[in-house]
Amino acid sequence: MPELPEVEVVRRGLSAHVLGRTIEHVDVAHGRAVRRHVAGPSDFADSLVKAVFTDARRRGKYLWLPLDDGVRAVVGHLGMSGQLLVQPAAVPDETHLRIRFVFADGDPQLRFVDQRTFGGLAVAELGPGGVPVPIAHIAPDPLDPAFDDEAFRLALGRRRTGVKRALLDQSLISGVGNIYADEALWRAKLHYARATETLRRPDVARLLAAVREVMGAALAQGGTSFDSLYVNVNGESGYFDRSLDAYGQEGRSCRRCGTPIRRDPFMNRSSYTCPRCQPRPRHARW
DNA sequence: CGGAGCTCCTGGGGGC
DNA sequence: TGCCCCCAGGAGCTCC
Repeated sequence: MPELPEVEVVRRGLSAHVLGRTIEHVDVAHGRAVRRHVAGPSDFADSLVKAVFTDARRRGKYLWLPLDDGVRAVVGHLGMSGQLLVQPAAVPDETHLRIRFVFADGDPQLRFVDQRTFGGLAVAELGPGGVPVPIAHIAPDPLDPAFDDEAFRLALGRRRTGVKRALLDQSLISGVGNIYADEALWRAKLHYARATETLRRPDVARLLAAVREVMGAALAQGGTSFDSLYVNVNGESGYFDRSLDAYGQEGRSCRRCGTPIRRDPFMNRSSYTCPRCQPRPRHARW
């Protein structure tokens, strides 16, 4: 569930609470949470002792905390249910606590909690632009000044797929997941199965504007939450879910035209559309 | 190599 | 009440 706005909320929290602090030790309670750290759980923990987090960065749904050696970072992805929490040591361990960072200056600890274990952390080398090597294939996100609208439009023209699949492809545009894809498509009045190569310049411009608008609005409300699995570093949920126009709104009236929102199976998940504002194209691709 | 489908995981919720 | 099954989903991987 955490998509760009939720991850950005977490990044800001980390920036406020863990920068400049020296790591005293690290506990890995569940090996799966560091499965992307190739050298293994004990190497993950050992290699971080005495290191200092110097920054908190993000690209799409990935977060990373560069270290004071200037060449490495702790890279993280929240997956479906990952949480990075700042907690005093006295707070009992969460049921799904996976990784704990204890700092030399005492409270608070940094805890990675993850029920479904799709998320995880790893130590990685930094590459060009200070981006960790393992996420070099992730495209800039639409809120990044490095995002190239025209390059994105041209890439869509070369693709032979549906526009929602393209939006979810993190190597084309990062940070968009199922929720914000449906919201942006609703705002842009595009059906998810619209073939990417048929999108005209104004369609792509409208789509990117919609993505940026909905993410900006969500960020202003602290992100989206459904079941409090997603929270900021203080354990608080955002409330953008109250503002959703399409995602999860099956049967509710479209805010623009009153037609009931429809749910379709899509990639073993769901897509929500207004059948009137977002008519299915003749030559659908998905 | 692009596109599509599979898989990892767990708790909540619906159905019987 | 209890049990079973489905569902949610990001992204790496595999297969064609």
